Amino acid sequence: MTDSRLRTREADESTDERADEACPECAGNLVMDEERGETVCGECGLVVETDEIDRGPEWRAFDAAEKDEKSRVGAPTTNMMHDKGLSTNIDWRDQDAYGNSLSSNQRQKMQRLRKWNERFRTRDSKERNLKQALGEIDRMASALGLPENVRETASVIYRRALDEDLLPGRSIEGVSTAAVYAAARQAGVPRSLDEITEVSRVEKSEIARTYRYVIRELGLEVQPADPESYVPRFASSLEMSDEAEHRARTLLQNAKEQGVHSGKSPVGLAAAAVYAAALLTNEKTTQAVVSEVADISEVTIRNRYHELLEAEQGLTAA
DNA sequence: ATGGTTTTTACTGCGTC
DNA sequence: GACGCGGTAAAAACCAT
Repeated sequence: MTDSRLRTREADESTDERADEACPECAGNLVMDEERGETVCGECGLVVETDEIDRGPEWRAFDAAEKDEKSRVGAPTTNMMHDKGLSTNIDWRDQDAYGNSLSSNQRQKMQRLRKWNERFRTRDSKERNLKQALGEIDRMASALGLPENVRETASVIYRRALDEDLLPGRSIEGVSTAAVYAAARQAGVPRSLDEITEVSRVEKSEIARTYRYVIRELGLEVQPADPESYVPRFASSLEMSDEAEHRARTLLQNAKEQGVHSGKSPVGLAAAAVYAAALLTNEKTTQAVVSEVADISEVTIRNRYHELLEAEQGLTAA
């Protein structure tokens, strides 16, 4: 039963070769920062490109036939694939395909096979579970524009949760979501709990609860999200200049050194920094639009950005 | 459950285009 | 007059205890 639609991914489609370009700012070498999903200048730290997102298939099809032709169904074989769909069922009746009963010899053989198949099958219930979870993870990750490696990480987290029997009493969706949340943070491309909630089928409170649980049980170390890691995303949806974006980062670094930020929401800080940077570089933005893209209230932006500017002042004075 | 902290909501006043 | 911004008070959400 070979399915003609099953093809392996074609080897080596357009590998990402950008390493040799030079920084527009200072002509230094560009470096891929895998962790953040960014291309950064090695010299001045300027972020040239951020957050590559999954735009779906690289091919286009103009009619159904062509689509069949070009479509490579299924994920590439990685952590993200559960079992390739190769499971077996053995009938319980001691009969052959024609309904004749089997010899005792045959019967014993079938008995043994059933036993083993059953063993595999208990594993299968897990696999089934996994399959669904991986689907969810993939869906959410791509809705959030998270890079491949985050999905991988999320998958791994989910597998571990499954292996450690953390699932009973918790929904597959909940744990998948928590895995995505954790993975994104670990990878340095965090999404806020609100953003996560947007694409999940589960409520925020449950996500938070499950997340904490999973983190604790798995002994995962996830440090609080760095405000800076939100900057590129906000900056690009606001179409800010690279200069302003860089400014926002330095603002945050100063604030960090002065310890202004503990206890405050990283997203709020990032949003405020972005807004402040726009002000400092004379780029037109309003608190309203920043608050929109960052999903943070204007009030919070106001409060934070005052603090940021103060911190900046304090630093130059000292 | 409770209390403290942060964020949000809603509203008001001020200056400018 | 609408818009952007600043401030405030009270509510809601969050967190640790």
